[in-house]
Amino acid sequence: MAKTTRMTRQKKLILEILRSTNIHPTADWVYEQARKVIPDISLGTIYRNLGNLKATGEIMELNYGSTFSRYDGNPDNHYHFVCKNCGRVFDIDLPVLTNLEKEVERRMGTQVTGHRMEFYGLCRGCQGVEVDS
Amino acid sequence: MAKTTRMTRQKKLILEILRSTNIHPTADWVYEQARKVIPDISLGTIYRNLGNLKATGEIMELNYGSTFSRYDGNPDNHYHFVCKNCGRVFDIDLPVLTNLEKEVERRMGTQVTGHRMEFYGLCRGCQGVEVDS
DNA sequence: TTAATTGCAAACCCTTTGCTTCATC
DNA sequence: GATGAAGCAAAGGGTTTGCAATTAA
Repeated sequence: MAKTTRMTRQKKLILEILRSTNIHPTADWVYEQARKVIPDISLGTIYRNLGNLKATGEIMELNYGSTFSRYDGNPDNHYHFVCKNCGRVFDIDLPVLTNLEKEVERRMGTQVTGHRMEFYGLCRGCQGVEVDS
Repeated sequence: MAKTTRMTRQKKLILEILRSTNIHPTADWVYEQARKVIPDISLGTIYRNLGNLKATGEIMELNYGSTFSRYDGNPDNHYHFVCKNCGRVFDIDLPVLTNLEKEVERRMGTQVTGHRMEFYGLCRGCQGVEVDS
């Protein structure tokens, strides 16, 4: 039986922070913002709540080729553009290809519960920059 | 000026190992395999060469929601299915949607150099398993 | 009241890196 | 022979976790 979950000030704040931005922040950025409201909130609490919120489907975790995760307050599937230079993540307003999941189910012979798609390139601010790999 | 790159036994072996499997192995798995041929090869060498091979486009690095990377000896873009229970990664034989990149370029106002797509679900071996999140 | 959650700090774990020695070109 | 690469081991850095003290329900 799943444990009940309490709505703490910390959890509420973290969710508010995530929903109020479109920069797909890192845990550390959320931490810095949260400290402005609850100065002694701990990074452990940030991670624990990000994990909870992800588990309940209220937020999404993004991990696109970097050593750390970013978080998205919009839990509905949508696609992203990732800048290969500055690492910033942008939302892309493209229709989600749910029909492709059916196709994959046929080929895999098993149920598909979701998919992700990310596009890579240089954002407008990073045009002309040299990037390795 | 870019440094020249030498073909060492270690690098050659690592590339051979990656090309001879379709399990999308972790660095550690490659390490264990490599040790069977070069017993005192080091994990640092594995990582350095995986980085080199990735930079030259000979292999691909996959990082799909886990704390560690997997590697793919096939550098041509293709899609993957990731099992949410056992973490195994399977190739999916679907045509690559290059036309979508053009669409994203229009919307982003900047060049798109590539994209990735991964499907999630339970593989046939993990059917019926409970998974959180 | 009581058990889930916090804050703190130490532990984790995958990956990177500095340095000396080795081996490719 | 010169210098890029290997081996070793320690450091790095984001994330997780154990535990006593809080606090939501």
